[in-house]
Amino acid sequence: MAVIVPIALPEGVFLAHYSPCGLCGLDWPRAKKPRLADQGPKPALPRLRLWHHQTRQALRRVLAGEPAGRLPPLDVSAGTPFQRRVWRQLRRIPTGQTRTYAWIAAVLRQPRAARAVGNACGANPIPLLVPCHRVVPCAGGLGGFSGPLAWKKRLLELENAR
DNA sequence: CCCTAGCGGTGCT
DNA sequence: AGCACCGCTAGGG
Repeated sequence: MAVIVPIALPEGVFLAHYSPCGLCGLDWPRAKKPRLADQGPKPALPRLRLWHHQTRQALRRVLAGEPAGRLPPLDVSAGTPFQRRVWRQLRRIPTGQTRTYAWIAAVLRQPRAARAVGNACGANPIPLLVPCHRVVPCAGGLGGFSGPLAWKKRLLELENAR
C-alpha cells in the first residue's frame, strides 16, 4: 500500500516507497524480495514530490559518507512497538559512529535482548536512512545485514566509523 | 579458533 | 498455545 518511485544513482536504482504518512520503505538496487507493487492510498502529488526530493538528497549524502540531513517523514507504522523503539535508537547514532547490539538493548532497558535487537535491525524497512549498518557485534566484526553484507562494510568505511 | 547454553521478539501453525 | 528461527553474548575449551 504505497507508491513506489525509483531513485537512479551511480550505485544502482533504489526504490522508495511512500504511504500517505511518509517514506515507508527503501529497497536496495536489484533487491531480491520485491515488495508488493504500488496500490492502496497514495500521498498527494505535491508532498510526494517534496518527500522524494528529500529522500534522494539524503540518500546521496549517506552514500557519500555524510550526514543524511533533512529526511521526509518516516512511516514506520508497519513496525511492532519494540521494532520502533530500536529504529528510533538507530536514528540517534551519528555518522561515523557505531553501537553494538547489546548497547542498543541496554539503552532500551532490556539488557538481555541483544539478539532481538538484531532481529529488529533486520526488519528495518528503510536501510541507509535509518542506519542499521552502524550496529555491530560486541565481539568485533561486521555482524549480519539484511542487504548485501558488502554494503555494510562499504558504508562503515565511507564514514570512517570506529 | 571452536562449541554450547541462554536469551527475547517475531512469525508461523 | 507451542515452536523454530535469528544481524547476539558470555563462558569454556
